[in-house]
Amino acid sequence: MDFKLHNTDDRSGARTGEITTDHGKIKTPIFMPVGTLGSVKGIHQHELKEDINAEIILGNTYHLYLRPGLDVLEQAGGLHKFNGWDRPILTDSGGFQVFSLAENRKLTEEGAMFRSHIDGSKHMFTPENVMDTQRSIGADIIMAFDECPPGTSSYEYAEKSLGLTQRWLERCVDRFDNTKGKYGYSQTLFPIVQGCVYKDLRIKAAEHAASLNRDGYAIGGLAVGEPTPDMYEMIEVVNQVLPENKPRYLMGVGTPINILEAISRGVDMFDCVMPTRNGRNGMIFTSEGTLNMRNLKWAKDFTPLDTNGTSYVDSFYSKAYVRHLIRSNELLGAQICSIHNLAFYLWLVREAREKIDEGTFSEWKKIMVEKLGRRL
RNA sequence: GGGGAGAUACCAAAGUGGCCAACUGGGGCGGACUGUAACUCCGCUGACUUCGUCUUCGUAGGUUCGAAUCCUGCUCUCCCCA
Repeated sequence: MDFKLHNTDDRSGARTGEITTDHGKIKTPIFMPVGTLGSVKGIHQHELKEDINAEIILGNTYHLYLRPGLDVLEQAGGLHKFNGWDRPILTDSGGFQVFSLAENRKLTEEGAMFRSHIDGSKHMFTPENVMDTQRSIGADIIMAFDECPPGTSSYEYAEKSLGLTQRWLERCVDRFDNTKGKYGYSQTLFPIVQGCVYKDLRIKAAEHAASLNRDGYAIGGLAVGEPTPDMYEMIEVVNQVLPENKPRYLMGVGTPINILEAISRGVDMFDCVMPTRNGRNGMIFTSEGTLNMRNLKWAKDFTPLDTNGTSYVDSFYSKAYVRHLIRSNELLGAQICSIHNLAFYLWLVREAREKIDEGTFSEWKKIMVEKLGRRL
C-alpha cells in the first residue's frame, strides 16, 4: 500500500491524498461504507459503484469468521471474489465486538474468548489468529486486534486497557510480518491508537503505534460514549503525533458534522454504520440537514427526496413515496434511504477534497456544519 | 321460525364487584441510532385548568358504600338448526 499526500489546508489540519492498493486507488479524505457480513446492507455492489461511488468498503473479522466461516471464504478465493467487490476492502479485527458484545466475551492477556451471539459456541480470538483470519478474508487493509474500551472508562481502566492493546499490537505486527497474503496481492496492517479521553494515554499510544512504522494508522475508541468535544480533542492530540505522510483512519465515526470536524483535524479515512442503519430506520442526511422520513409532514410532499442529491434515488423518488415505503416497512424504503445516505456521505468527502485542494475548506466547512446540524 | 354466543378506546383483544382511564398486540404520532447481535430500540396515544379533576367499556334503567364487571328492558352483530 502506498500513500501520497497532495494538499494541506493552510488554516486547518485538513489534507487530501491518495492511497494505492492492489485493488485500486482511494482518494482521501474518504468515507468507507460498512459491509460487516460482506454486504453493505441492502445495497448491490453495482449501486455502490455506480450510484454511490464507493471506493472502498469494510468487512468484519468476527462476523465473517462466524458466518460464512473461513473455509468458505478461502475456497471462494477471499472476500473480493466471494462478494464480487473488486475495489479495496478493509476489515475490522473484532476489536469493536470486544466493546459491542462485551456481555458475550471474556478478556485475558492471551485474547478475547467470545461466546458466539449466533449459537453460543466459544471462540478464542488472539492477536495472532485474528491476523491469520484477516489473511484468509483477504482485505487490502487489515486492522490490529484491540480492546475498544467504553468512552466513560476511568483513567485507571483506560491505562490498563491500553497496555493490553499495545501488547496485542506488537503480537499482531509480529504475526503479520511473518505471514503472507493468500491470494497473490498485498495486504497492510493498521495499528489502532486507544487511550480513551486521556491526553497522555493517547500520546503514548500514538507514539508507540508510530514507532512500528506501518502504512497507516487508526484512531479507535472514539464515539463510544464520551462527549463530542473530547473526541475532537483526542483526534487533535493523536494527529499531532502520528506521521504526516501516512493516512489516518478515524474508526466508526460518524455524523456528517463529525466527519468534517475530523477532516479539519487531519483525518483521512472514515467508516460508520450511520448512513445505512439510520437510513434503514427512515432517517436521511442531506446538505441542508436531516429528515425523519416517518414524519407526517412529508405525507403529501411530492417533491424529490433531495434536490441537491447526487444519486438517482434523489430525483427519482418523492419524499411522500419514501415516507410511505418506510412506514409500510417496505424493503425498498430502506434501500432508497441507504443509497441516498451513502451517496451523500461520499458526496460530502468528495466536496471536502475539492475545497481542500482549492484552499477554501475552512469557510466551506463552517457553512456546512451549520446547515448539517439542521433538522428539516 | 327455533337454539346459542357476543357487543370494551382507531382496530384486534384482555378484564367478569373496589388494585380500571382500563393488560397486550397492531395502527397513529414523536424520538434515538457513530470500527452493525439493529428493516432495531424507546416514549406518548379519552378530555382538561394534568402531583388533580371530569367523562368513558352498545343503550335505557336498576341493585350496591362502590359496576366495564351483577339484574331487567331495548338495539345491533355473529354462529348452528329448520
